[in-house]
Amino acid sequence: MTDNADGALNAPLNTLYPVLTALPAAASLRLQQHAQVVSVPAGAVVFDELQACQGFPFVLSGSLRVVKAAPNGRELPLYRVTPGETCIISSACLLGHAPYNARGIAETETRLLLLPNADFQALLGEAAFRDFIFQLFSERIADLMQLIEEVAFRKLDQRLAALLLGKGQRLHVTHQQLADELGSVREIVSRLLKGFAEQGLVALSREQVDILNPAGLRRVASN
Amino acid sequence: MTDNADGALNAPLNTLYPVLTALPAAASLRLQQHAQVVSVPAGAVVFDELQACQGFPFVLSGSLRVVKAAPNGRELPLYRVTPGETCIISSACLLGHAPYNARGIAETETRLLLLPNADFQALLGEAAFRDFIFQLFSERIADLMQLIEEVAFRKLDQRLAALLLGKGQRLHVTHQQLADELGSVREIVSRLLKGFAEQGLVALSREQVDILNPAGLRRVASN
DNA sequence: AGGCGTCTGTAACCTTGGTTACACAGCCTG
DNA sequence: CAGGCTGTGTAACCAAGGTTACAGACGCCT
Repeated sequence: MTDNADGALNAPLNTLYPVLTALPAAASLRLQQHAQVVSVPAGAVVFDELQACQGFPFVLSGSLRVVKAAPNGRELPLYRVTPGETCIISSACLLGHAPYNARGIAETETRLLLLPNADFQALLGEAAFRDFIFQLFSERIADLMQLIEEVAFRKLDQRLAALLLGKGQRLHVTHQQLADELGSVREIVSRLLKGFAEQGLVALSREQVDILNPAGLRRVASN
Repeated sequence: MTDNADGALNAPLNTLYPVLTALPAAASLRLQQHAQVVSVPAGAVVFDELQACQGFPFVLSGSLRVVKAAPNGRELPLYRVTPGETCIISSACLLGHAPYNARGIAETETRLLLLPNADFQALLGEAAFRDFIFQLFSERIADLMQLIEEVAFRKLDQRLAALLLGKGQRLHVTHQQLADELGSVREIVSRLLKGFAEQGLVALSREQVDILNPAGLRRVASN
């Protein structure tokens, strides 16, 4: 399941994370020697709440879904990490020497390059890499603020309408998947979708939602 | 209301933000020349949603309350910035060249040292300062994760119980202030407090809450 | 065709928390 | 002392969303 990163790795890694091409030779060598490629199957929990952060993950393929887990088993998605991005929570935990406060799940079969703590800290000594992390930090912060706004102030119909928009005219998705995305339950999503359909905003069929009236949905999303 | 930072400023600033003592002379000079001291009265809005971020604030005295404002006028407190701390949202907005996505309010009469954008970016060139910001970033992230957990999953009685704990045995506070802290309304807090009182967890009087049974409150907070 | 698993529809009911609308108490001040 | 302000108590009502419990639909596999 795991093996040392070798030379053959560099091409895709550097393509996905261009900032790494600017590294001095010593840092680059260290990365090659200490980073490990890990393959995890879809659905695997890569890290979890209260767990110590073992290393910094670069996503080579697939994607991570980072969620906050409720005591009752429900999950609120916080953000996703796709190839070329980084996980703000991992950075924060490594920098603050704190345990994880969220759960990371492989959405599909996913290949990660895991960089041990010490080597991550060393990499931060490189200005280019540090700026790269900083940049992603600030983007994620904005996302999290948006999320706080949504869960604290928005009603579910607004959030659902917003979720449906901007993914094309026809969505192939189950009600359960939409509910998961909102941190809600299937019945409520069905109820709301039925309401949308009655208003002529969408048309429903099995595992499919057709957007009939995007403007109307936008109105619902932001009323 | 504002005046240029002069030599007399350095002592308190350096005491509050020890990282600044390590700056090279050039950076230190730049700070002195470009930073402005601003005094704002209690309740003043220092920055607000969608507003461009004008500069990076160091808090010299007083404190900032950073909140997310709901369309209906209610506010959810995100965190506070006290002297010696920094505002993660300001950093994120400056780094990401994005507008503010929250509101900052002076809790009391507050003195700020405002560092213009360009000078903040320049300061980030100093490793010590960058690490300082990074460290606070990660602490705040943990706070925000905690907040998301609370608003998404915790019931109000749990949050209220948690809020009452750890502030000593006798709190001098109005129900309205507690409600504001939770992003809720006075009536609900009164109702919940009455419940707590009936269970013998607290005793109520005007502008005062006495904690009678901390263990019981902890149980409520985490059931 | 028969049977199973997944997805959807839907109704009844419940809990939480917010809204509205008062009453009253304590206190300060003219 | 009167009048006003702030803080508290409380009840009736309401809306949102979650829970429980089914029924039926669709597709697939044997």
